[in-house]
Order: sequence, then structure tokens, then C-alpha cells
Amino acid sequence: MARAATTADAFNAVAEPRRRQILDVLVGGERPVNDLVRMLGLAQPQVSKHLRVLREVGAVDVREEGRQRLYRLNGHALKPIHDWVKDYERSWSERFEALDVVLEELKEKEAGDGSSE
Amino acid sequence: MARAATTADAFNAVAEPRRRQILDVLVGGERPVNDLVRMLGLAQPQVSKHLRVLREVGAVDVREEGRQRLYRLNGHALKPIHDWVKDYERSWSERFEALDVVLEELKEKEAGDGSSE
DNA sequence: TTGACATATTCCGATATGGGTATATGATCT
DNA sequence: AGATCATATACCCATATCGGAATATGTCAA
Repeated sequence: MARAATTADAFNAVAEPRRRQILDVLVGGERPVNDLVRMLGLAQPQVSKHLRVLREVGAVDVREEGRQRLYRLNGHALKPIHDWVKDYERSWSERFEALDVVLEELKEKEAGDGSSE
Repeated sequence: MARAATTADAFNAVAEPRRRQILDVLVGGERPVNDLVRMLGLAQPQVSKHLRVLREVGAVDVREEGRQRLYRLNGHALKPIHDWVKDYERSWSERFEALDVVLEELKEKEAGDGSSE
């Protein structure tokens, strides 16, 4: 087996920086492919290919309008990433560290004034 | 050029489900390699290889103790992922959608009772 | 119909992957 | 020293990648 396909899930799709850039642009609203080509400074075929990957994992939707295809963000596809990573926030957030300290103190207190001591 | 190395950054490292599983176990505390082997049902060499990737992106630290190596989570390496994805939360969270509605109403109100109207 | 424009697809080549298997390194025990 | 345990590394292979270049598809305009 090789590395999982980029289209396997949102995690793989979004591992590519250019695809994150594309999404970052689309947060600002619907865009035709050529806008993305100009804004990202990439060749048109590569943009189309990246968009295909994002489409396959459901991170973007398309709408045809004349000869253009308007791509639009579908952030819902990114929820699994957020759900996974948010549990690690306590590892770096001072707010959570402070909370941990409080919880620790509470636990010690409870153990200290317990019954048979 | 090919796909970016898995060790290129946390996004790539974490795109592999087994590596996320490893981190999920390490949230519970320091563990020797063999624990992970048993808990994940993977062959020992693959676990060592995944751990190497996680080490290279800084997501875990090691400590030697006798013949064992104790691996420990370093969630800080995952912060960039959280920082990136959290801005998309508004795309799916009802809480944020409600907030957007309120903000929109405020904006309209402001435009409505403005000065020269 | 011919041509210009917007986008997608195909083919190429170099590269890194992840699992499997075998082996190397290093610590502990007898 | 030799055996055993814990872990890391090396090697093989099938596969999917990303960018580049060329080309196909489809729409609109003259």
C-alpha cells in the first residue's frame, strides 16, 4: 500500500498548502476558477486539479454559469478536522492549563479532607 | 515534484489515520512503543516509523528509560492546524450562524437610521 | 462556422509513501 | 559471553502524487 489518496478524506485533501489557500480565498465568497488562478499565481490546470480534489472530499461545491464554474466553500467537510484537533487545545492553551491547575487543586483538597484520615 | 513529505509539517503528518490514533493514545499519558503496538494492533516497525514522523514534526517527544523509549504527546505542534481550521467553524456551527444573523441585523439597522436619510 | 475564452482531462517523470520482512542496535538478565 | 527483550533501520514494491505541457470539452461572439 502507498500513502492514502488525497481524496480519501478532508485530512489528506487539506494537507496540501495550495488547497488550503484555495479554501482561504473561497471563505470570501464564490469565485470562478480564473480568479483563483490569478490570486494564487498557479497554472490553470493545477488549480482545476486541486479543485477536483476539494470537490471529491466535499469541501467545495460548483455552480455553472455560462462558461464559468463558480466554486463555493462547503466548510462542513472540515468539521472532522476541527473535532479531532480541538481536543488537543489543552496542550498549548494557557486558559486550559490554568483550568487543569484548578482541577488538580480540587482533587487534592478532596483527597485531603476525606473521611478516614 | 511529488507530494510533500509526511514530515513536511503537522498537516501532512496527521493526514495518516494511524498517526492520529497514536496521538489519541498519547493524550492519556506517556507510553512505551510496545504499548502502542498492542493497542493499535500494528506491527512494531510500522509503529516506530510512524513515531519517527511524529517526532520530526514535533508532535511527540521521547525519553529513554532502560530498554524502553517512552513517547509523550507534544500537542503544541498541532496548534497550526487548529488555528487554520477554527476559522471555518462558522460554516457549520449553528451558534456562529446565529451570530451572523445578529450581526447582519445590526448592520441593517445602522444603515437604516443613519444620518442623511 | 470560425475563433476566442473558460475550464477540465490526459500524459509525463520524479518522488515519497506505507506495509511487509529481515536485520541492526542497545539494554538487561543469567 | 550468550540469550532475550525493546526499538530502530534498511530494503522491497505497488501506488498516488504534484507540477508541467499539451490537448480536449464546452460556451459565447462575430
